[in-house]
Amino acid sequence: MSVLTGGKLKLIQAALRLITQSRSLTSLGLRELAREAGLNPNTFYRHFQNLDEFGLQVLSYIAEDMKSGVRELRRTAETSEQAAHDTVTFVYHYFLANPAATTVAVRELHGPSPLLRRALENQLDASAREMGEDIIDRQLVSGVEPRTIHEISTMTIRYILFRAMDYIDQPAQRERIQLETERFINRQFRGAMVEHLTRAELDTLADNKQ
Amino acid sequence: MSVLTGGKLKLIQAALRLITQSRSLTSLGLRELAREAGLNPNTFYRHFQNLDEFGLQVLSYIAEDMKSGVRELRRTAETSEQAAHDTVTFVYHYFLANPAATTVAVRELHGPSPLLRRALENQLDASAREMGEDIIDRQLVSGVEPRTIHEISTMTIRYILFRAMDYIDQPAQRERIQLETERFINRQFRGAMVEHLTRAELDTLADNKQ
DNA sequence: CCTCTAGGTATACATGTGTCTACCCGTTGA
DNA sequence: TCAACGGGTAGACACATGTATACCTAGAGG
Repeated sequence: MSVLTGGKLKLIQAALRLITQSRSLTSLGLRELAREAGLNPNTFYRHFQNLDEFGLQVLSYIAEDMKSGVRELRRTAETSEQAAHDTVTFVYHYFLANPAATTVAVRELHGPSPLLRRALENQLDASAREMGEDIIDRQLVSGVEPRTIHEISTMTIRYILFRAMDYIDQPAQRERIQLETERFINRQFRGAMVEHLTRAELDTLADNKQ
Repeated sequence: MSVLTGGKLKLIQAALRLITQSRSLTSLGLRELAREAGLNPNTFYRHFQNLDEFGLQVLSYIAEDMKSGVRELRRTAETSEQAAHDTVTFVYHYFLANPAATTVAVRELHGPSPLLRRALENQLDASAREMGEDIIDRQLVSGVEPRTIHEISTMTIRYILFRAMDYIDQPAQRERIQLETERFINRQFRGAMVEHLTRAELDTLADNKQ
């Protein structure tokens, strides 16, 4: 584990290229991969046992990448609103720079291979947990149970992932998508902050605005 | 348009069966379909020009189904919380009864075929608009702009769709998923209702609970 | 009664696929 | 110097795929 030697890396990168051009990881053929990588089909077997193992390796290659990306995200932000803005900006830029990884993640999270699905879920849940801990440590929201914060984090991570697809392939809509995402996050947390109020109390609050 | 004759229907249903057993619509082969349907491969060409057209027809077959399902949903519920509960219960039961349709929708919404993607988006947006109108007409939330209600509806429809996958294939988690979904919806709307408050006002509200 | 047609079938072809076995070549270590 | 070995190649295998052409049959319409 695990310096990637030439051929192996070439195959993985070929997969990422093919996926960006509208394929799904599970549907790639090994000859297709070799062709794209400029290698002999049989070279595949020098590095991977079969396509399942290949899929897993591509995934962990991506995961490595994503993790290091998201780690950088320890920013200084005072309010949760500011943090939401910073996070969303950062994450979408990251996704934009790594379209293949994003596409793989979105497609395989609900894709046909249970193996890849579980792997991705674990990966996402880990990120969500980190995000939750971060919010708690930095006390970005008040009066909300940790349990709820983690729940919201999980939802948010998934939401962002899916929107990232739109963000990538609809350049004209990027600003709108970013703003929607921020509103989404803020509403979740604001909603959680007033979860203990009755509907009547809420209604008066809502009606009293000008 | 469009009484489905024997063979055509058999092919579409074969597709739905195959998809439930962990395939994706785009990845189906016509021989595979014919085999599953108990027909000669060439019969496919009597009914469809190619696999793309087939995909679209499967989609509209499903759409028909879903639409009629969701239409039944005009229930009587007094509070938005109650409506959320009723809706979520109904929708998840519907998805549970139609796993193939659900799987197709989830897989192809971010799948490799732009054609199917657009078709599905339109379908979902239509449902979201209906949901939004319904909420507005029945005045289930107060003090929230129609624009915001529609935005939340769109997010909710997509959220539910993805969770439906988990709901279907994790029987032990169904109650939890349903509750999470309800909390998700309520937080969105509650969050929207207090969107006009400042953070300081919110913090006092949140800290004052016991 | 004949003809047309919709739906289903059979055969065949070129191309693609995963996998196996065998061969090759440069580096490394003894 | 020689053996082992990691990484790459070549050819061949059985089988799957999309598609084209031709044939068959049951029913409908005149």
